[in-house]
Amino acid sequence: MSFASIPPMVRRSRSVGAEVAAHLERLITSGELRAGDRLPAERELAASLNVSRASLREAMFELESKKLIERHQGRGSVVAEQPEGVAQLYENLSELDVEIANATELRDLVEPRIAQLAALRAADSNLISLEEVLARSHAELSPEESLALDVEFHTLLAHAAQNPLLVTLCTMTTSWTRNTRELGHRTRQGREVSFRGHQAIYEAVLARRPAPAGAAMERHLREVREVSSRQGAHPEPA
Amino acid sequence: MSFASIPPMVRRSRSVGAEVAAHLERLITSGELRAGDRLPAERELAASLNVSRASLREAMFELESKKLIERHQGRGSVVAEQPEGVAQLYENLSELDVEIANATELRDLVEPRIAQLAALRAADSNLISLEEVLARSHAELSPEESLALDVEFHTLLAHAAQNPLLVTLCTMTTSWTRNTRELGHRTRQGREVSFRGHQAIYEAVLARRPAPAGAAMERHLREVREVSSRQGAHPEPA
DNA sequence: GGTAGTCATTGGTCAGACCAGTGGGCCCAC
DNA sequence: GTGGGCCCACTGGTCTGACCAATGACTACC
Repeated sequence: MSFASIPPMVRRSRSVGAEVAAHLERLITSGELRAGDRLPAERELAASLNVSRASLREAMFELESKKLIERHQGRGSVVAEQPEGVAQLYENLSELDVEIANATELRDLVEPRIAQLAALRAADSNLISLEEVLARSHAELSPEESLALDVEFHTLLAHAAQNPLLVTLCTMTTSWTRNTRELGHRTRQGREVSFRGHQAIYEAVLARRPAPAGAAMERHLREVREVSSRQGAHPEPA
Repeated sequence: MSFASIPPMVRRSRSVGAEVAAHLERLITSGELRAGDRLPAERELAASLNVSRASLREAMFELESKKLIERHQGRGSVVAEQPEGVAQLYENLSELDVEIANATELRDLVEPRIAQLAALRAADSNLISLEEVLARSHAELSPEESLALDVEFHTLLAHAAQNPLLVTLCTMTTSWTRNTRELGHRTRQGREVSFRGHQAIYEAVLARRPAPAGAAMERHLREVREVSSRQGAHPEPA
């Protein structure tokens, strides 16, 4: 096992701590250090790497935040077991993916509630607007037209819930998830699924039945997501 | 802007650095520190927090790795731009002139979900923070202290849900419903009800049981509202 | 044989010094 | 008056060495 000193010339672009962290990370990922291996004491390791203990500790912080090592006062530090599974999967998502996931999570929370409240509170004018949008919706539309009507339906529904905050949230989640939703409208089947979902929601709202309206919205979101995910593993539509 | 010293009694379960990092993170995500704000110099900030520069720097490393701050040698550290979604949400919502009823409706929707997600996703550090707040909470506190801890508990719980958008929503609904919530903390009984509710929620989260956590939150919101409305009907100063 | 105390080891924290970019202000030459 | 260049205060980066606190093995005692 070599904790040999780091080549000095390298020390320009990164901080000493980052340099050391990269060095140790390489030792771990390359297999020179295995999960469960005990690292030398900080003072010792710092000396053998020709850095101060402060810089070494900076590196340790970084490695710990990456969950590559575990540190225990009085016991020392060991190379962590490599976590695999859902948690790790979540870690590996890009920032963009995480943001979309967060927005989707919020949408899944808000939209069913909007449907419920719309069923309770929709004014006649709201119902008329919704019906007009549905009348213009069918599977033969272009993807762009279909997406526009999709957005309009959900926005009108939010208005029918008579809570401006929910309208704002609907608008925002719509803009964040637009790219994903666009995928769903690319195919005739996708447009059909979306359209039928809206229809079911509308009927429950018209019948003033909050619970079925919320359930219909949940089903709609689920179905649309399935269609979208089938459509594209490439979330860049331009 | 208060970088006031951290309550000393808390320093048991976590390192000083982690404590400071949590403190600063709360300042940032709660909006007290806005994107682009310049942080005090390390020496200065360490002094005002009563910690060594080494510990302060440990906290800074953590915040930087979370991309909450950016640091530049010779120039200082600034609060990083929030993810676009959070910034947009914050901006759009803070412009609204909000009715309390609408805000309450949103809160009733969001908070139970936050509790559920916290039960699924809370990290150890989240749990420690929550427990610390509970340890400081009891019915004998002043109304102001009690309300502050109430707000802190819900904010920390939102963090534990690991969705920045939910944190922002929690922050906004809190600021809108603050006056109403203040009523509930005026009486000893009100503070007791609030505290017990938080405890029940925390226990469900700690046990990783999402459904009971959500149910406990719903019960908590209901109970607190009853107390507040009783109080609002017959206002009796402390 | 078990138990309580001891102590070396390890990470945690602190204080203070000096190094190394950064940027604004000052001064001089033009 | 203006431009350029130097200087210096300020900020983060790094190092040193000291002491605190948790851990666990070892030891002496019962």
